[in-house]
Amino acid sequence: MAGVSTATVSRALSGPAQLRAGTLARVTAAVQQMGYHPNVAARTLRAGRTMLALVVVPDIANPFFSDVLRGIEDELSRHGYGLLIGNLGNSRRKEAQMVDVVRAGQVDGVVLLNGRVPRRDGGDLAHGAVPIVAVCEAVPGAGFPQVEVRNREAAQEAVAHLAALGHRRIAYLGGPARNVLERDRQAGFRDGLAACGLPADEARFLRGDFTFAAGVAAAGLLLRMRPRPTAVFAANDEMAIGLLKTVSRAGLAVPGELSVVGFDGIAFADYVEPTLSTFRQPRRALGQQGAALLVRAMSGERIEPGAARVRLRAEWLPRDSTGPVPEESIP
Amino acid sequence: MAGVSTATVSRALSGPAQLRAGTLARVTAAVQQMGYHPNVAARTLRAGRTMLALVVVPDIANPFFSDVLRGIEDELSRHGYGLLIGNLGNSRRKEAQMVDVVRAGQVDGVVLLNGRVPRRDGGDLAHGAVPIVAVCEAVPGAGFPQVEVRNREAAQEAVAHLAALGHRRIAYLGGPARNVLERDRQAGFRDGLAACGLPADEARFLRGDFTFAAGVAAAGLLLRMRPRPTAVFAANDEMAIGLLKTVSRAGLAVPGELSVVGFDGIAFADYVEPTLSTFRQPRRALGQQGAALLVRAMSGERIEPGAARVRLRAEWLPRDSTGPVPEESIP
DNA sequence: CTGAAAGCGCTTACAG
DNA sequence: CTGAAAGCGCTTACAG
Repeated sequence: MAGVSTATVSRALSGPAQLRAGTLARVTAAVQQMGYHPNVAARTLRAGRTMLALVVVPDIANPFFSDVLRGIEDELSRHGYGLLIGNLGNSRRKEAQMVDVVRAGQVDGVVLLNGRVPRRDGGDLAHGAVPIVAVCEAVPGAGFPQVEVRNREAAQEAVAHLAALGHRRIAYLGGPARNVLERDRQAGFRDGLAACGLPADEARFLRGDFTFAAGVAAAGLLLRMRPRPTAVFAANDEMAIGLLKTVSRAGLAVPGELSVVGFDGIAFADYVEPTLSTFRQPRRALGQQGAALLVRAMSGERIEPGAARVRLRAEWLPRDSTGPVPEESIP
Repeated sequence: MAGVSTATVSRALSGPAQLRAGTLARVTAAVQQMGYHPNVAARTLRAGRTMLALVVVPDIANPFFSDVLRGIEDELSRHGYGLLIGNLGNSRRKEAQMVDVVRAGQVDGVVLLNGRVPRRDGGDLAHGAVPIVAVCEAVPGAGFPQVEVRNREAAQEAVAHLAALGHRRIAYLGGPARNVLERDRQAGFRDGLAACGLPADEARFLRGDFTFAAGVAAAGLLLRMRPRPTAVFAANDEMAIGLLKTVSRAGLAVPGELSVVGFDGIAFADYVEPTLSTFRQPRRALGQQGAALLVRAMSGERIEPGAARVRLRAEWLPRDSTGPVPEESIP
């Protein structure tokens, strides 16, 4: 239609500077008029890049990841990359599928939100040829860039805030033992106790699985502890909210008789009564910075080790679920 | 490695029944050993299908869609399809991008969660060659399959429940005037008033934008209405929760002095105090059924008009925010 | 049942 | 500055 070869059309679309103005104009007009769009599969096959990144999500139904995804999507799409979502949903089969997607050359890079490298019998995702970035949950010992929050420091800070309010018997409600976040947050909690000169009483360490139900269950145990803790730090908001609602219903005043601190800063933490004191993870920024590193790596840039470990601050959000230790419990 | 042609390898992978058992075994072994994976771009280019579906989401950070996405993902991945996420985020530019993705042959089908067909200057997404399905928000007058909840019937039911508790002054808090959900739910609300013999007093119709903040703002107006309504139906949970929290804080007893009903059944509706009576949308099922229709259409099946309009029931969840009309307000 | 060969729609060295 | 041509890695009618 423009009286030129396909090569010239291709150049008009990808490197307009190579063409004479008149030619470019004719091609552009024809492209516009006929609504021509280059076939992506052909371009991918020839160019050897898909302009797609895979994001591995542990559970797409978990609203925590919505904002992280948003940050990733923003950044990738700004650079012309699309987003392929891989939902793990706790399935081994899905994990293997992720590896296959990479091996089949379906993506140019991977963002891992699940804290581990997907495996399958014949090896793992890291042995593919594409760059990887971990976001939110770090992968211990991995050689690729990681973007997370200062979990350990924040957990230590939680103890300091509670201790400053006079609390000395502080319980801990954690996640599954092998989870990275659980490890970091529990370690930080113990740091905090030590820093404040408080003993680490193992009877006050409870284990959950990051769900609302785990918080409900932990509330039952906590109510029966003697002497009863005057504060509790939960390793995420959902458990904190489950616990808070259950102890309130049982007649315990929050924060009058028990202070509660969560972690993450999910939207609901501000809807409960009383509103939950917590640490806000900058979720969108986490996603964005992770995606930015991935874009650089996908463009062939080598990420220098110094830039490969981004650790953002979790912001302390003091709200209504924390208060001074009850009078009668002061020794 | 197996001593066969590439054609035979291709057959081993896509139609194993065509091969002699011995050949198949040799090929399979070689494939396994060398970790061979067919290049997706080449397959796509040759086969003319991408095995990918595009999901257009109005706002990926809105947790409402998480579960819907989960249902879509489940169903698509069961049939070997991947999921390309397109986040609109209220941007015109993004809408045009969606059209381009389809025109460039990047996907075999589209799920629309945003209640309208993405457009760009040179036409719209529906004029592409791929099948479309709308989920959650119907597209008025569209010729493709749609899966939604019985919004109008549920809203009518809300009025019936409130009227049965003795309420006669019921306010309505809606969304943006042109939104499909708003139209259906307001129409249902009016149906309900009529069915219960209650007048539709226009002063009791408030407008919001489906956000928590809109609920907060509406609470202020509601508190100043004379005579004050004894119940309010909000067109979604977030507005209902914003309103509920604000009137409670202002000293109004819920449900003692005001009953509140929401819509959607988001997780937080069960965390607020008092817990919110609402209608639960079967979000995962909506996603799943929409995806199932799309899979059929992508396989070339014609969806008969009868199956093209799926309308699921929204389940009434009576909780603690609704109660009998206050004594003194009975005429 | 298997192989040789064409061709999907691009991009990009290589010429001119 | 532009065109002719090769080739990306598959799949699939067409032979045999």
